[in-house]
Amino acid sequence: MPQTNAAKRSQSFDRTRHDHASETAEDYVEAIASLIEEKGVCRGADLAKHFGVSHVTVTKTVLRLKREGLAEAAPYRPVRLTAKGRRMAKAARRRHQIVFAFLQSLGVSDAVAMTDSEGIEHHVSGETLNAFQRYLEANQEGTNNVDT
Amino acid sequence: MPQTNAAKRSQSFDRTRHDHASETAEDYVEAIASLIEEKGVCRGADLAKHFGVSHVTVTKTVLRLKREGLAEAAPYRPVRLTAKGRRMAKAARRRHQIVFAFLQSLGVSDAVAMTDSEGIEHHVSGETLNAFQRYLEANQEGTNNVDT
DNA sequence: ACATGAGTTTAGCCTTGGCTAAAATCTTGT
DNA sequence: ACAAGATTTTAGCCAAGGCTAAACTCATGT
Repeated sequence: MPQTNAAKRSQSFDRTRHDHASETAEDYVEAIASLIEEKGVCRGADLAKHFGVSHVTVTKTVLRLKREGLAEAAPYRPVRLTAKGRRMAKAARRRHQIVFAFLQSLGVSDAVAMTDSEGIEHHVSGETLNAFQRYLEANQEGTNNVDT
Repeated sequence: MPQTNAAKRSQSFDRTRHDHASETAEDYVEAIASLIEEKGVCRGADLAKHFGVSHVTVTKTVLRLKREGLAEAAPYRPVRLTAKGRRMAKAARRRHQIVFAFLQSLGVSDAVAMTDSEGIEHHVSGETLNAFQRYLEANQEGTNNVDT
């Protein structure tokens, strides 16, 4: 047999769709890890507040994370991450922090660096991330500003 | 009356959803402008090839662009941009070029700078874009490399 | 002129990610 | 122990952006 329908679908699926979906997954695992760190546990309601989204949306997304083996949660229980989820969260956070620090060091204000780094982090390849790090290392003479 | 259902919907709609939709719109108008520039006209099939997507998907997206007043096209005819569409395309291209040049000047390879700039361009605020430009201006002494 | 092939549109289905309303399940205070 | 209140899940709807298959229109060559 050549290919099941599902296989064909998931092949085409490998486009923007998939990219977008994995961005969401990264954002979620990152947020879940943060919340667990901060408050001990991560509840659906916390995620809803964090993303400014309804709890229903959270439930559905967490379901998908579970399906993908990133999160686990018994019904009506807080959300936890699997090992895979923790790995992803760690990687996402690292990327996020590098991008954020990089923007800051370019002179972008904290607030904007925060926002932009969240959008940008999903689109920087390893090579670009390395370039950012190189720049950071080359420019870490204290708090560097144009007018210092 | 407090709010129509449509209004309430479009309010929530103002989330990732909307952001994502306008990214697509920007990518499309940018591509349409390029294709028209290169080949004189932009056909649905060209867009399909450009985005690696089926022509059907293109038809639907172009429909949305028409609905939003960005593109116009008589049935079975090539796609053109409205004034609004051209404005958007121009702005998108400018951002794209700045991001691309910026990544290059950081030492990122052309191929990767190309890919990454496409993802990043939609997430850089004006402030960050300015920071990129500042860096470019400060570093435009010929082909600048770490070891030059 | 018109058949054939290329290019478009329509119909219909899928997933993600939004939402609201209603049902179900904790949790807590008395 | 249990009713109230808070949280979560289910049901059901919507739009965007994917797809395939089938219908339709256009352009061309003979």
